[in-house]
Amino acid sequence: MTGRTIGARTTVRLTLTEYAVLGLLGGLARPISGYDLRKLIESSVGFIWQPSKTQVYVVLPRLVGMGLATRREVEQRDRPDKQLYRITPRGRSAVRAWLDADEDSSDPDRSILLLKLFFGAQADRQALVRQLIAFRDAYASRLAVYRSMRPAAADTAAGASDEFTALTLNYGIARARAAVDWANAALKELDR
Amino acid sequence: MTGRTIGARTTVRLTLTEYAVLGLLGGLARPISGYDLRKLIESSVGFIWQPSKTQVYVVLPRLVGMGLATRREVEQRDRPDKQLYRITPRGRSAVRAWLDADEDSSDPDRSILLLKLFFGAQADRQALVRQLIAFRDAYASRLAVYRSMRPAAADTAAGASDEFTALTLNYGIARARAAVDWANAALKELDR
DNA sequence: GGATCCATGTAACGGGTTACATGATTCG
DNA sequence: CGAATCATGTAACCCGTTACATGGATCC
Repeated sequence: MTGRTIGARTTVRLTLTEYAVLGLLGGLARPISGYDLRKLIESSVGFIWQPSKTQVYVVLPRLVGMGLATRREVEQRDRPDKQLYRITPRGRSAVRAWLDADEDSSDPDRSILLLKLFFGAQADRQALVRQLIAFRDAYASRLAVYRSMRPAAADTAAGASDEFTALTLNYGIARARAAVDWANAALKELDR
Repeated sequence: MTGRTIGARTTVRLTLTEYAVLGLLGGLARPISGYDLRKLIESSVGFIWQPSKTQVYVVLPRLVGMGLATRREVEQRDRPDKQLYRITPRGRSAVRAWLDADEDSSDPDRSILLLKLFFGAQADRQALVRQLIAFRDAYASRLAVYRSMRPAAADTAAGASDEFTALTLNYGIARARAAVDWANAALKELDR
C-alpha cells in the first residue's frame, strides 16, 4: 500500500492531477490506456487543464497502488503492449467526495471549480451549485475591490501611479466581470 | 558569486518572481525592505501576481548575490533592524532585457505579459506593443478553437457529451473573449 | 529512408508553498 | 494582558515539468 491511505478507508486526499485522471476514468464505460487517456484529455478537458504527458503515466500506477483503479495488461502483436486502467468503486467514491466537498476558494483563479464542473455528471447537483455560487461571489468581491482601486490607479496627478497600472487593473476587472457573468449564466442553466 | 552568472555579464535568466521583484525595485526612487516590499506588492501588483511572503526574503538576497541589487543594513532601536535593497545598473538592464524580449507565448494564461505590462514604464514601448499583439492573437486563435468545439460539446444527441462540457467550454470562451477585447482596448490606449 | 504513430516509463530538476522559529514593541 | 505590527529567515515538502530512453510498425 502506497502512502496516504489513512487508516482502513478513511478520506483520501489526492493531488489535482490524480482527481482529474480519476474523474476521467469515472466517466468512461470501458478501461483505457495511458496513451489514449492523453488523447482524450487533449480533445476534452484540455482547454481547462492539461498535465504534462509523462504525468499521466506516473499518476495511473499510483491510483492502482491506492486501490482507486485497477490495471490489466493487454498484449498486442504489431504494436507495444498496453496497460488498461479502470476505476474501482473506492475510486468512484473518492471522486465523488472530492466533487462534493466545498473548496476553501480564496483563490478562484486556480479554477478547480471548472475542473469539477467538467465532471459535473458524476457530482451532486446541489454541491455543484453551492460551489458555483461561492465561485461567483469570490469573483464578485474581487471585482468590487478592483473597481475601488481604479481611481487610485488613474491618479496621474500624483505623478507616481501610471497608465500601466490602470491598464493591467482593467484586465483584472474584465476577467472578473466575465467570470461573474458566466457563473450567473451557468447557474441559470443548472437550474433548468 | 551564486550560480547562473554566465561568463562575465552575458544575459541572465531569472525566475518570474525574481524579475517581478527586480521590476518593483526598478520602479522605486529609494531602497526598500523586504517587509515593505511585501506590503507594496499587496497594494499594487497583487491582483496580477503575488508570491508567498517568505519567497520575497529568499529572492532579495539572491538578487544581491547576482549583482542585480545591493543591500544595506539599517539599525533601528525600538524595532528590528532591517535590510534595505536597491537595484543596480546591471539589475536595471536585466529587467529591461526581460521586458523587451518576446515571450514564446504558447500559453497566454500564465500572464507573464500582464506582469510585464505592469512594469511598462520601464519598458520599450514598441516591444510592449509587439507582445500585446502576440498576446491578443494567441487568445484569438484559442477563441476560434473553442468556438469550433462548441457544436461537438452541445451534441447531446450522441448521448456522450453532456451539458457540463458545454458549460465549461463557455467559460473558456468568455475568458478568451474578454482577453481579446481588453487587449484591443489596451493597444488603442498605448497608441495615443 | 525518414517522419510519425503507438506505448510506457525513469531521473533530475525547478519553482514555489507551508510550517516553523524568534522577539521586541505598541495598541486596544 | 493579549493581539497585532514590525522584521527576517530556514527547512521540509510538494507538485509538476523537461530531458532522456526505447523500439517496432506504418505511412509518404
